[in-house]
Amino acid sequence: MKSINMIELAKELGLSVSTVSKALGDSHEISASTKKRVMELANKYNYRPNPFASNLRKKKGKQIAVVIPEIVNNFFALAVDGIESVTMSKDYDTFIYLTHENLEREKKVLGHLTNGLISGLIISVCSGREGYSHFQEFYENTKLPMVFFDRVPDLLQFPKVISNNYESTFDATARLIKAGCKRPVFLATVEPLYTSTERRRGFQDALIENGITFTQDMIIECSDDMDASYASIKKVFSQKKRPDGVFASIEKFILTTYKVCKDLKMNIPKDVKVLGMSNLRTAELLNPSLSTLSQPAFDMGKEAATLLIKMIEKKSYAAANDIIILPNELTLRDSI
Amino acid sequence: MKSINMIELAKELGLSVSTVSKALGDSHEISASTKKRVMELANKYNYRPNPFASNLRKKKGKQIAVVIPEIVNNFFALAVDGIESVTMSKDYDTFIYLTHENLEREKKVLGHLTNGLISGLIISVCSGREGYSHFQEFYENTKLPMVFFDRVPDLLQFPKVISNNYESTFDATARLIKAGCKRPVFLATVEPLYTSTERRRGFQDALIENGITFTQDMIIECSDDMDASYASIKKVFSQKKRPDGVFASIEKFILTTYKVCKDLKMNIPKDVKVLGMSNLRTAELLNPSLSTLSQPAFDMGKEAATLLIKMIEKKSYAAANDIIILPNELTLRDSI
DNA sequence: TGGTTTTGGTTTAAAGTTTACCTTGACTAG
DNA sequence: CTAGTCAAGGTAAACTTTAAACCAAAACCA
Repeated sequence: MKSINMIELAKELGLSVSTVSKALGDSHEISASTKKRVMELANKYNYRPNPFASNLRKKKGKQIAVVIPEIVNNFFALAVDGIESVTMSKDYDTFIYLTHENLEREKKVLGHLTNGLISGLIISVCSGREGYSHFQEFYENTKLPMVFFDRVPDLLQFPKVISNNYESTFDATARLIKAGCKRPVFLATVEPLYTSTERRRGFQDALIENGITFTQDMIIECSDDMDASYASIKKVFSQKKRPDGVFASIEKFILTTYKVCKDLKMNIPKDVKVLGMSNLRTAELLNPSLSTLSQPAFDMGKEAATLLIKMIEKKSYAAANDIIILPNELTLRDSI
Repeated sequence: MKSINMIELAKELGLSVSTVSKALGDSHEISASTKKRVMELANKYNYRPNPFASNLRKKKGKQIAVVIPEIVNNFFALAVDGIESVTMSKDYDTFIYLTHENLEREKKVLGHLTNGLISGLIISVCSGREGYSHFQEFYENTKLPMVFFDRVPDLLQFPKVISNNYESTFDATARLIKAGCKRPVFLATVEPLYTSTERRRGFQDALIENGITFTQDMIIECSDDMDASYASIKKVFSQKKRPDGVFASIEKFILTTYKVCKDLKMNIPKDVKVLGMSNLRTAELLNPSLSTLSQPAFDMGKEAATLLIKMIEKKSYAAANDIIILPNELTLRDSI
């Protein structure tokens, strides 16, 4: 019952190995009747070509890598779901690597992947201030197709799938203001991040556009560490001139904000209106239900994978510098 | 700059290819000085052995597959996180496949994986009534090490990593009763599932142990479909003899329960106490904060991966029928 | 000194596919 | 009847690495 190979298949059929290979590859050099014979025996034995041999010979395979900061996060989980839905349907295998927001780890993963194991990558970069030269370098070395999504290296020329962070944050902030906020704050990540920066711009411009003077203290830098960001937010919320609105640029900060409000006995939305980027399924069930700006995570993953596979299969050379922008979705609930 | 191979490395060093191979493999047949020379040049060129060639020759590689029902679910996301943390550290690559609770898809994935791409699998089975013969068959064909976790095929002899579902549900149910519930119900999955069955047993036995007569209508079968389960729960909650407690055997049902209560204007925990299996990070922020029985998902993933790699590397033959049981954690909050 | 071991390699084969190139036979056009 | 074309399939090299078999020289032993 050990898995059969082409050689034995060929022997049993009385054909040469190459004929079998061509038949299975549906080559026009092989007659329909022979193809049929080959297919039938292959099916009978449940034959699958050995991907190592095949990839070695062809110098490429049907494996791709997904490199993301984390998976315990609805956004990335949804994105992976989207990616997997297309890789599965196109018969690709999907590797997953988590960087945990750690640049060294990101570099290590890229280094590892120079071995030729994969035919392409989908990446969402980890936060950090060190630039993106390792991606460029990786590309020079491997020439592998790469697609970035969501967190993209803005200065590098790679295909990207993003959402309309600037515009949607602009609109969302405007809603916050229209709902009565005079002094909204923006919860920003300490580490610079393309998405976060775009959102910050949207926030700032919306204030200006709506006649609110923007001051630097409207940006609260929150670290990745839960306790630290709790402290930062609490500090600001305890000042005499408290903010009356919050736009959380990432999901984590929303939860922290809720906790701070609970502990300070501040009422959402009366004392402070809260709105934030989030793909939480439980947004509706929070107390109060949370107004969210959510990213089309699943579709972003889908688009990224589709684009990558196109590039791998060279069906479109032109993709090399595509940027696909999908719209975020604003859902207003009780927190505003 | 194209990635270099062993042949060129050997040429430049004036050694034979096999010497280089052995040197990189730290073989005792090669002198320390030669090893050093080889390593240095390999490093200089950032050489990585081609995994396809290597795997082809050795007939096995450092790739494993994770086959799970879904990823958009905190439990599985955490488990994958745990798995990846060990595969990464042991220099294994991790494939991910999602079955979406679809048996056909599960079978298809297994079929695909008979090609020899991987050296082992970690599986959490999808729900369904059709038995698990495909796993047995897969094993006969491939003889690959397999570790099941959480949702395991109870009747098959494979290593498993599970949590103490029976005991912890027993205890949790007892708490529900101690909190005053006279008529708790159990939200069960329609599809039979090992974990779910264990929990049901725990629930039932806790009732009996605590002097409550168990009747069949205390089990509410909820389908995987959100709308359908909403309807089922609503129906029961609208009866004259409403339940005053709920144990949700899977996370999804909790959210549905909250929704139903909201819509029926039932107060949690006054009218009905709610407790459920969950790894939601937002449990604390729900309205009211949710009491959970949560599984050690990350550690389960970690244990499963550690065990699998041990099996692959044959460091422990004895593992073949291990069952590792980790404890669930009960966290009481306002919903009870 | 003759023989055995050990050291540090080399040579060769093999892993399972794919593909560039070749052969054969049948048919067609002129 | 012969050159040319085509359909269908075969031959053999190639992809890169590893393992087994082999070997020469040095070292050891009695």
